[in-house]
Parts: sequence; structure tokens; C-alpha cells
Amino acid sequence: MSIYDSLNTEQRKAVEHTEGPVLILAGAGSGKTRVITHRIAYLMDECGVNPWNILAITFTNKAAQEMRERVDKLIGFGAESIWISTFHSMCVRILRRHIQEIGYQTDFTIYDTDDQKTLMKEVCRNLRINTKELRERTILAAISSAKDELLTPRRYQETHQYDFMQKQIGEAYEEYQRLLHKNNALDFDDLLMKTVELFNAREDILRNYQDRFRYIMVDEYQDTNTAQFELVRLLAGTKETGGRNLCVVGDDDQSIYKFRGANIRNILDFEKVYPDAFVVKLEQNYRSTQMVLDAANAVIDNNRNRKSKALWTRKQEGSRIHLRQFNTAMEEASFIAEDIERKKDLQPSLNYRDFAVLYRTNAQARLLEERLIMGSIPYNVVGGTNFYERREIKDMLAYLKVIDNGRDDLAVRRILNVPRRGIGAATVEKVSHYAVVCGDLGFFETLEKLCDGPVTGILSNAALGKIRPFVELIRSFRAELEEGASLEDLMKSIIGKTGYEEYLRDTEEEDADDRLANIDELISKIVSYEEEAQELPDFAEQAGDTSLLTGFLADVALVADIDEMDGNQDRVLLMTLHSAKGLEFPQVYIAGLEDGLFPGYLSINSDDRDAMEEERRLMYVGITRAMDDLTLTCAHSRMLRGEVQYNPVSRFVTEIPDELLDERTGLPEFSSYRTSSQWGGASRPQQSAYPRQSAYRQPAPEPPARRDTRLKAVYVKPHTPDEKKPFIGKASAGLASLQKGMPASEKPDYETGDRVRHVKFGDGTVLAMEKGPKDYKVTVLFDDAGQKIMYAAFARLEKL
DNA sequence: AAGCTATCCATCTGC
DNA sequence: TGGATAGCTT
Repeated sequence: MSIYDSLNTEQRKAVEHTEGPVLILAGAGSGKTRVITHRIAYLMDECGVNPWNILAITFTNKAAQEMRERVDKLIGFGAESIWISTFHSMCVRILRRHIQEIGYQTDFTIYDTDDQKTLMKEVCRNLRINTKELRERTILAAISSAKDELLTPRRYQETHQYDFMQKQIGEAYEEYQRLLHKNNALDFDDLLMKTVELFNAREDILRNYQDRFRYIMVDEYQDTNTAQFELVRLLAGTKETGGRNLCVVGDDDQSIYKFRGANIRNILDFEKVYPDAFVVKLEQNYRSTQMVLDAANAVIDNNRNRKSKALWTRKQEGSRIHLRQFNTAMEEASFIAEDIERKKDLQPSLNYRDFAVLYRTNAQARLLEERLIMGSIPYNVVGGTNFYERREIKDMLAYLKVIDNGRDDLAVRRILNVPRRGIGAATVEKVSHYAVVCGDLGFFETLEKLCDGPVTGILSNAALGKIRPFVELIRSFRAELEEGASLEDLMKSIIGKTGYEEYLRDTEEEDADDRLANIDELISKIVSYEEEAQELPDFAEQAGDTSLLTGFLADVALVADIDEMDGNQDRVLLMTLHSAKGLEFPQVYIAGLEDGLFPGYLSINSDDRDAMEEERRLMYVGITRAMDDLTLTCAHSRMLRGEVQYNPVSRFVTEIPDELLDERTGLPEFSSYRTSSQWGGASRPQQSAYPRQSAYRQPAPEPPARRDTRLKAVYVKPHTPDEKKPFIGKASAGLASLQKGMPASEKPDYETGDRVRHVKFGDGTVLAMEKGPKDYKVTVLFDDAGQKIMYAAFARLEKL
């Protein structure tokens, strides 16, 4: 009996067809990851392929990690030498070794969306672009699409010279690239484009990688853009070079990233580019009930531009799709919270982690959060405000960036006056001007020159007196690093020497504790990065000849929201439909199903019919996340940007045949909804008289009274360390007060003197515990790692 | 230099 | 609604 016996016929074909181009059209839940992992195992076990000759590209770091684990389980050895990574981290690895060939330094930094915006502001200032008429974001979007299509500034200008605005964009693009280069920085799109550029410039380097990656697999192929396609095409090579052993896996029905450059033609035309491609369709679904699949098929059937396929399952028919409509978004949110509890009561085997609530826009999370908190239901929100986008984290990272790459002007300017050093805009202006005069020196370099050299007449002595300590400070950090300080030590030194903690406490007493906790969290991320790097045999190879710090900063720049998701905690998960791709849950809610919200008004008003088709694919992705039970909800009115909006029921709901939708069991007051005219099966929602009053005037069902106490009991259960994350994102700042009352800040089950265990630091003794406003601050003396002060909620200490 | 208020205006989705 | 920013005050 072999590991391949568990595969179905089609899966097995896909696994065993190892040579030449292969296209696997894998419907949702058709065991795609199984196929890829088994294929890798097959290559190594049966075909004698070396693990280091295999490259597998996934969409997220999380997927990469999971794939490595699964391959590891399958073959037991050698999996660590396979390249499994995302496009972006693969490009970073390659560029770290070779980017000097195309004129950058190997310790380049990566700019995130925020940095891009800051840089673009400077571009617009330099070029006197009126940002009222042409917004930075518009320019950035245009540049991003250009890069996705591998258009250089020059090529862009050649093809966009007739329209004034496009001409301006062309110039902005050129200037933007100049500044990026000056800062030795790349943006996300550059990572791909520069790698292609490198391969085109240096055939020998390309040949090198072609020789190395004899077998290439690309997951989520429907979401690749032109640059990614080109990259893969180059690496796969020809029969002579590289071998063309390229296997792509995807589902055109799940292509949902057009807005970020994904080109659905990549998958639709794969057979045109590779006429000899072997094509396999995986249509058997192992995830969902027939009812869910029927709904998904019915919806996606309205799309014209697709390869036809139909999912089927051997799973039971399942219960019908639940559809609930409410007056307001508040009621909708309440219902979801209550329904989760109701289902758990009905089916005690269900855990919180079996539930996911999906929505179109991150803004919807807020209301849902509020109601979940009110119901004491533990949850996590995926995404929204990324951890690394928080101000205090960006400040810390900026220090690290300046220490690492003195040419990153943005970072220097960010921290120059943080904490306050009395260095203001006037001084910055003078310094940047002088930098230009000196022939485009870096900002920090200029500061150094002003401090060290006998330059006079630029800055007042008062200003110099403020700048000098800053320059010295950065130099001292660099010295520490050179003398072998760990990144952890460095971070602590930064906090200590800058007085960042006091700065936070002085300026924003309100959430200073949250922010400090975030910084603690950053430190523990650094610690685990350092540990992992030490364990990794080929770290040096990955990093080129750059430092640990450079590596850490790059890693940080490339984390996606979904990478941070922890599915192991017993919590309901809230996330956008986009983030949900690739995941599955027994119980799924899709909220906010209203025309104007989902599909969004932009796609409704768009001339491009494909915009609507993309929304529909998103709906398809949402539906197919459900294993057993799917609940669709919508509201007549919801508050959007400060005003109440009235939207008709989503057209996607009406695309689901009546017989797949349930009777409103248990909630009789809702049964009238379905009988109103707009719920008539396939008929389009009449965009008619909103708001409609009479039929919908019923209050949200009251929660059963007993619920609260019972829940709290669950919540506090000692073996369920369901701590709230101390940080409260911008998006949910208003929830902070609600959360304060939560049992989350319950006293930990250990006390001073107890022995405890930490995931990273090992065992230790609690020296002190101090109650902060939201959480306990615990001081622990670890046997190996020394003394640490941490927040109880983060530390996740386990009493021994 | 830094903190405050008034005013504008907009954002879907994310590496 | 709330964030970003311009312009004002101290």
C-alpha cells in the first residue's frame, strides 16, 4: 500500500505526469494541496529527483509553511531542501544574491504601501504635480499596473504620451524609480520586475536557476500577473534549458485578484503558450455538502468567461443554505453572534474555531466584533490593520532600517524627530536641500557630513546641537551590532537609549500600554526569527551575504494578513472573502450580501463586464469555503461613511435557486421576508422602493438570558488561554472600552514564585506581577533566556 | 516646534 | 464616520 493509493484517478494522473508542462484545473476543495504535496513526494521517491531541484511557489507564506509541513510528513526527510516560497520571497532570495548586477546594493530595503505613498508625495512635490487633480494613489496604482505588466518608465512614456495625465504619470514613474534607487529600496512590484530584469540582463544567472529548478510547481496560478508568468516562463526554460517541467495548479473560477494585476488569461491561455500541456481537471470535491456545491455552481454559472466544470461530491446532501435578512447591519451582526451560540448549543461537538464570518470589506468587521464581544464570543479578526503597520512598530522598524541601510531616507526622516528631539520641518527642509546640492547624498549621510565636517552656513548651531546626538545614537547602534549584539539586544537598546517608552507614555497615556505590548510582541518575533535563522542550515544561501537584520526586515515586509492567522485558537474567525481563499470551515457566514456592498457599487457601475464576473467569483470562493453549513445574511440599511445607505439584496443571492434555501426554522418572525417579491428566485432584485418599512419592523431577537454566564464560564476555563491580543487596531479603537470589561484581563493562573513555561524562552520563575490597566505585566527569570518582562496575554505562559 | 481646530473627502479587495 | 491635512495659535 503506497501513499498514492489515497488519490482518485484524476489526482493520480496529475501526480504521475511529471515531465513537461502540466495544467491542473483544480476546483474548490478538490484536494489540490494533496496533489501538489504528493507530486513532490512522487518526484523524490519514484523519480529520484533531488529535493533542491524542486521549486514550489505558493500564494502566501502560510500556505508555503503548511505545504512544507505536509511534504515533510509524507516523505520524512529532505523536505527542508525544497524551495517552497511565495513569488515575493523567492524574488527577494534571488535578488539578495545578484541585484548588484542591475545596479542596486544587496541590502536593499522593501517599501510597503505606506512608504510608497510617502515617496510619491515627494515625487509630486519635486515635479510640481497638482495632487488635487492627480492623486498620489492614482499615480501609484498606474505605476503598479505598469510594473505588473513589466513596463519600464521609458516604455510607459513611449506608449502613454498623448494624454496630459498619462504623461504626468509617466514622469512621476520615472522620478519615483529614481528615488527608490537612491534609497536603495524596492517596492513590492519591483521585487518581481527586477528579478525578470535580472534574468533578462544576465543569461548566465538565469541558466543557473534553470539548472537548479528542474521541476517547478505554481499554486493559485489563476492569480498570477504578467510579471509572475514571465518569471515562471523564464525559469521553466525550454527543452534544452530548464526542461519545461512546469506544473501549474489553479481554478479560473477563483481568480479574485485582478485589481492587483492578476491576469486570468495566464490560466485560460496556458494551453496556447504550452500547446503540449497535459491538462487534468479535478472536479470531485471533498469539502462541501451537495447543497453548498449546488449553490456555488448555480452562482458561478452566470459567468461567461470560464472553463466549464462542475463540482460534485460524495458527501451527504446536507442542510439547505440559510438566508436571513435584517433591518440594520446591527441586527445582522447580533443575529450572527446569537446564531453561533445557538448552533453550538444544538451541536455540542462544534467549537468556536469551526465558525468563520466572511465579508466583502474590512470595515464590516467592526460591527461584528462589537456584537461578538457583547455575546462574549471569542474571535479573531484576520487583517484590517496589519501588525506591522502600527505606528509604534513602524517607528521601531524605521530605527532598524536606518541602522541596516543608511540610504533609506524615508526611515531616517521618520525617526529623526521620534521621540521628539526638537528637530522640525525647517531643519529637515534645509538638510534635504543641502543633500541635493551635494549631488544627491543620502539624508543620513548629509546629517553626518554636517555634524563631522566643517560645513557652515547651512544649519544653526542650535539645530546642529540637536542633530549631533541623533547621529551619534545611530552610530552607537551600528557599533553594537558590529560588536555582535543580537537583534533582541539591539531592539532593547533602541527602546532604552531613545527613551521610547517614556515618549509613548507622555504623548498618549491612553493606549501607551497597548503600544508597548506591541513592541514586546515585535521583540518576540525578532527572537524567534533569530532562533530560526540559527537552525536553518542554508540561511547564508538564502540571505546572500546580507545580515540577519536585513533578512528580518525583508521577512516583515512580506507578511500578509493571513500569514498571522492562528487557526489553533478556539475562536471564531472574521475575515474578508479575499483572505478566506484556500481555507475551509464547517460553519460559514457571508455577511453584507447587498448590491452596492457585495457586489460593490464600483463593479456595478463599471463598464467592464468582467468586474462583475470577478465579484461573482469572489462569491463563489465564499460559498465554497463552507463544509457543512452556509448562512447568508444581509441588511436593508447600513451605516457607511457616516450616512445610512439602503441597498437591495445582492444579485448573487437571487442567483441561488429557491429550493436550495431553507425555511426560517426557529425564527418565525423572519419567515415573511422570503415571500416579499424581491425574493423570487432568479428574478433580479428590483432596485425599487427603499427603504421599505412595514414588513420589516421586527426587533432583533433577544439573546437567551442564560447565555452570558455560561459563556463566561467557558471563556475563563484555565486550559483555554483565550487571551485578547492587547493591541487594538485602529479599525477597532472604539472597541477598546468594551474589551476592557472582558474577562480577557483575568488574573493569570500563576503567581509570583510559580514555575512557568514559555514557548520560546523555555522554563522560568515568576519574579513579579503587576496589574496594568488592561493586562498583567509579568517579570520572569528564565533558566536559559534570562529575565524578561512581558504582558501576560502575550506571553502565554503555562503554569508548571 | 508642536498642538489644536476646521475642513475636506473617500477608500472594496492586498503582496 | 473618521482620517488626513492645512492653517492657526501658543
